[in-house]
Amino acid sequence: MPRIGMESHRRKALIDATVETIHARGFQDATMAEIARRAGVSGGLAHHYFGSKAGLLNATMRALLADLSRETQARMGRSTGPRTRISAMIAASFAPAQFQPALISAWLAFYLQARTEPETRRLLRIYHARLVSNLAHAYSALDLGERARAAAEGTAAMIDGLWLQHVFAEGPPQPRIAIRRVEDYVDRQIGAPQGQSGD
Amino acid sequence: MPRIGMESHRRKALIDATVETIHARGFQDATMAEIARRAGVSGGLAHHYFGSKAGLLNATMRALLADLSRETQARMGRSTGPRTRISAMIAASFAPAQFQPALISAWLAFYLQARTEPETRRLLRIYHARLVSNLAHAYSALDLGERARAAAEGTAAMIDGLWLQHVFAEGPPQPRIAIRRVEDYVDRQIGAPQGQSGD
Amino acid sequence: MPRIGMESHRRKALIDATVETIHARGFQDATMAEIARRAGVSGGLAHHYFGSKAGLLNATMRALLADLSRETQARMGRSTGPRTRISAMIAASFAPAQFQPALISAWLAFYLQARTEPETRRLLRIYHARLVSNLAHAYSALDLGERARAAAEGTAAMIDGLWLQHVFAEGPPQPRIAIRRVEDYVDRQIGAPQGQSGD
Amino acid sequence: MPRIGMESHRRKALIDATVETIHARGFQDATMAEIARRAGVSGGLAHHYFGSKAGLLNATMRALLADLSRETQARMGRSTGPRTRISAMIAASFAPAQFQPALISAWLAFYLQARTEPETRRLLRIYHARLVSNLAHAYSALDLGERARAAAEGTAAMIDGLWLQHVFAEGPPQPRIAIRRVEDYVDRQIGAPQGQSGD
DNA sequence: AATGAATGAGTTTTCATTCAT
DNA sequence: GATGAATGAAAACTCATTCAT
Repeated sequence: MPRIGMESHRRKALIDATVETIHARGFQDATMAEIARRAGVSGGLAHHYFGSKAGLLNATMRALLADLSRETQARMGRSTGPRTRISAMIAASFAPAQFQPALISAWLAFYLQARTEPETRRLLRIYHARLVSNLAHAYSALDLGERARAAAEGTAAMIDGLWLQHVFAEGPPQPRIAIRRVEDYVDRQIGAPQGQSGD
Repeated sequence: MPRIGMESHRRKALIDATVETIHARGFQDATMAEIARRAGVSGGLAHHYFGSKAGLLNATMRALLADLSRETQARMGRSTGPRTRISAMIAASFAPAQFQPALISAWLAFYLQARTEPETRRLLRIYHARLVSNLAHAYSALDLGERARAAAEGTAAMIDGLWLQHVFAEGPPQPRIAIRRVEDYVDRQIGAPQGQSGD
Repeated sequence: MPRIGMESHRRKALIDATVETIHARGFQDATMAEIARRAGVSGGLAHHYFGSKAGLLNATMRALLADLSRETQARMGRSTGPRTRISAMIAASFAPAQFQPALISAWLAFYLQARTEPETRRLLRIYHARLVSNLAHAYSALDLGERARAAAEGTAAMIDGLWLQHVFAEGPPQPRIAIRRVEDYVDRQIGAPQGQSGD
Repeated sequence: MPRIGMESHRRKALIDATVETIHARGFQDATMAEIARRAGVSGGLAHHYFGSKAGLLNATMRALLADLSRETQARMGRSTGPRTRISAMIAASFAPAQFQPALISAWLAFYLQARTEPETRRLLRIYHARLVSNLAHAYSALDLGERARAAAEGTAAMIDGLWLQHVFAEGPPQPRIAIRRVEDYVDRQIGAPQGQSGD
């Protein structure tokens, strides 16, 4: 039953349902019908809004990127120096809103899709390049000189790797441990004394 | 025209074709028909050998794991001490036979599948646990004490993260750079002087 | 914002848009949404006015028939004898207002629909019967006797055939040539000397 | 149940079923499912053979054109002079195998489709051009001089028009009457005495 | 009166799987 | 053992129609 002003609400519901469905059923079995059902709308509406399944998946990935960027920007804005900026970027990646099973599934699906869909690749590449660039700037400000870029790429790899491991981790995500691992990496890169580094 | 001894040859061809197809068309669009076509056999034969698409995918993942395990065992067998054993494990992950675009696609696909298919998850988890365990043993032998396990997990994360980044890397894989990144991580964990660490 | 007197204006716009859309997109792909868009009204309004798509198509065909009848009546009213009445009927069929690409498409679509929709068939049959009857009367007045009806049907066939050929004619319709062909036919039926009959 | 060597048989069955279905249900409602059902095959097979609905419709039109060409060639081959060649072409158009309600529906559908599908238009245009060309040659041989082409186009229009009228004719097609009408046209073009020309 | 959001039935299309050969 | 023709269930997608606003 049509109500006006619902469009953005429905769009968001469909995008959320897409993430949920990928998580619950797997990327292969995430059908439009199931996504629509979870969003509480008809199957036709998803097409009406997003044109096709590919369109919905694309919009979902953009939403994921936007959420993560927002989280990162917010935390970077509150940081006071290069070292805390690095921590802000790390913390954003493992923030409770980001580091969740359903999102891990969805991110992974989009990484996979990036191999064959140029637009998906482009968007992920841009995000990754920006993250590395921000990290490299911070490392430069911490006097890593020409090693700054290598440290930035290593940090990004560490973040990605810890995400990936949660694909088959048992139990809920452990952001504390993940953050500790990356912070340890950073400390060693900049020659700072490490905190407690066991688990 | 059936020939004796063709079965294992065809099985291998189908498994290779599965990896190629996932890479070329994406996991979603890797159909049995396309896989069979690439393997040069009929669609029916794939079912005859593997029972179902799931069976073929499963066999493919097992083959991937077996190849990587074999590579790792071979290199570890030639190593002479804990530090070189760590390097052997790293080198195996980025060996030319392993670190290839098509394999990256396939691994990623199986990681994704692991979220919803228990058997896939079980196999990946076993492999990962063994890698971390091997790394932890080596770190223990290098006197990292209770930090050994954290270092081992960090090393594994670093390897995974660098694999993952090649999803949207431009150009062919750069195993040299990836290995250097992980070796740098190891050196800093064990307090050894680093090699040249820029790119 | 509803205005008095808009209804007939909108109805006409929708009927015109129906013809345009059939021409531009084909009968199969002439959707209500597209028709409404071209008419500059909402999709709902088309239903409000015409009840259903079938209703709109029906109204469109009736409008086409009415236009052609009006054109024919007007020209027949100005004619002064049986021979000029025949020419009036021919000229009406190829009048600039009738003999246009979009109308050719629409007529053809309705002929096709006539095969399965009785009401459409009924209306077309009535029009055709009246045309043949009028032609036959004129031929009788020209002393064709029992051949009058055959000549009338031949004339109608000639008109229809020349319309049909414009389906795949290149360039804009050529009413002059079409008229000359039919007039030549008439002249030969009544035994009159022919005009210049090449192109 | 698969049997080898059935492909051409099934293809023909599907093409025949397409014509039947267009006739019985109308072009709009000729669904793949219905066509397949009439052909006695599964819905998937039609796609397997023809790729898409458009592909099947295209193949059907080509088959219609091929049948008509074959009929025309056969009759022209048996003709003994220009006048009988013209009669052969006319007779072919109204041969019992061609001039049937279901075929009339299908031809009409393809004429309509020609307006928006270039390939369909191309094929119909070629056929029409060849018919007119053949007729013009015969008229030239009958000494019509520069009027030959006009007579040829008129003859083709007459044939098309008589086909079209059978869209809403009551009862079965009357090839005898149609042929008589066109023959009368031809006789008058070449100045021959007419046969009995009433109905 | 008029809109356009929303529906859902119906359509094309895909594809793993089966099975006669 | 091996093929590939054939199936049919399930998917994406379309679109006439409805209805709250």
